[in-house]
Amino acid sequence: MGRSPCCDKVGLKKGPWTPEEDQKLLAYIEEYGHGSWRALPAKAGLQRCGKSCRLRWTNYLRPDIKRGKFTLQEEQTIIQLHALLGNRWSAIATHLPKRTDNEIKNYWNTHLKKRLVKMGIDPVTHKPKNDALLSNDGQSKNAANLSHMAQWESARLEAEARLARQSKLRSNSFQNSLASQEFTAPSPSSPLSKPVMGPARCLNVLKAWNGVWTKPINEGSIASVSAGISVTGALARDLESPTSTLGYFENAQHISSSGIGASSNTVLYEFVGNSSGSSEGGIMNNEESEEDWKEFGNSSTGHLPQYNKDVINENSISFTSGLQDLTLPMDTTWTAESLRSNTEQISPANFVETFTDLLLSNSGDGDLSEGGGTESDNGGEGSGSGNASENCEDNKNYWNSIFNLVNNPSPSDSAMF
DNA sequence: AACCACAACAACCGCCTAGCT
DNA sequence: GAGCTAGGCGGTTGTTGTGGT
Repeated sequence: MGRSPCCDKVGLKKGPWTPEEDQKLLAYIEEYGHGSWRALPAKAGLQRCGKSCRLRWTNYLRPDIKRGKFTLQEEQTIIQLHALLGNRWSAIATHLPKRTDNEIKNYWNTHLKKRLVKMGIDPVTHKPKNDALLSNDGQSKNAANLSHMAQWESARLEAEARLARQSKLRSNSFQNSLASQEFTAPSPSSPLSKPVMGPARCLNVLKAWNGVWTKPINEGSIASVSAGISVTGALARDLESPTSTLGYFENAQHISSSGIGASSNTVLYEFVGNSSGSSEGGIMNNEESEEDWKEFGNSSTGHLPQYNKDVINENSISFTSGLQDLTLPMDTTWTAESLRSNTEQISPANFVETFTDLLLSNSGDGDLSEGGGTESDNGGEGSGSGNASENCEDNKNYWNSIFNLVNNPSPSDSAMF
């Protein structure tokens, strides 16, 4: 449709912002909020277009952004997320609190991409450029797994984005209170654009991924693995070990299957386990919910688990994998205890299998592991036989290898390439 | 000191989409 | 439903800084 003419006006300044301009913009937003970006420049006495002001604010002046060198953890997160999501910088940025999409994008283009290329890894596919190297060790299948996960996560993110928009619309008051907490200066309306999403909402797949990697099967793996499905944030946060290093749900209070109130951050998980027709507080109606889940099932390759309306109804949500079925009630709060109770038919080990199967298996691939042994520093693995846990181990090795390469850019350090 | 090449990052451009009329 | 606008997003460009010759 029609493009905004705001930047076509003659006489508007372009190029680097001066400290004076920054000051004007800051002062105005702190006092009045940004309101309409188009109207802002005139009101603030700036010879800039609204778009330029918005970018300057969101990418540079916003007080809640972190600047400076990226930490190793951040680098790894970016690489992981890029492998999952591609160049969806805004989606990646939601998982990196206080970093802007622009900053992440620039960092990727100027640092990480080059580093991966240097290591012989295709920065687009995150696979070694020489596929022949993969032919005998199962890595290509791991990459296929990753691709499936990416598709799955991508579809999930799209649904979450829509829900976030709905939440945003319906929780202006919540936003304002949040903004007032985050800002040092009082602001009549939230000038924030990104923080609406709050801290990283959920690294669903990654948490599952990491959980499978790092936690013993019979300990914290229920939470970590279950986080990988779209029951997600709630389960992950609720069941998450207090010692988790991820800690993305640390501020969330209590996730209910319906009628979530105004408690801070719960808005981020409102789509979880939504049940019938709660128009008050329930952010998503059943129809929308089903649409979102249908989309997962309809995702392009047909490799994805078929989470569709057939497994979601008003009373429960069911997951069916090749290994085991699981049904969770919709009409109760999903707490750690209740979940354990409801899933008692599945032992922790089977639970892991169930969800790793959902995550990793697909209709066509069957046995995914031909044998591991490609990791660089964790010792070798026995040959796999299609066991989900072993599949995870292979993927762990794959990622460890990537990270080792990225962090120790010496090809000789890795047994992988 | 001057020039050049490259890296890093801020900012812009153009497209897309949601929301409004 | 069509037209329009605001805002968001990702790709690209422009500017500045830095190191080498």
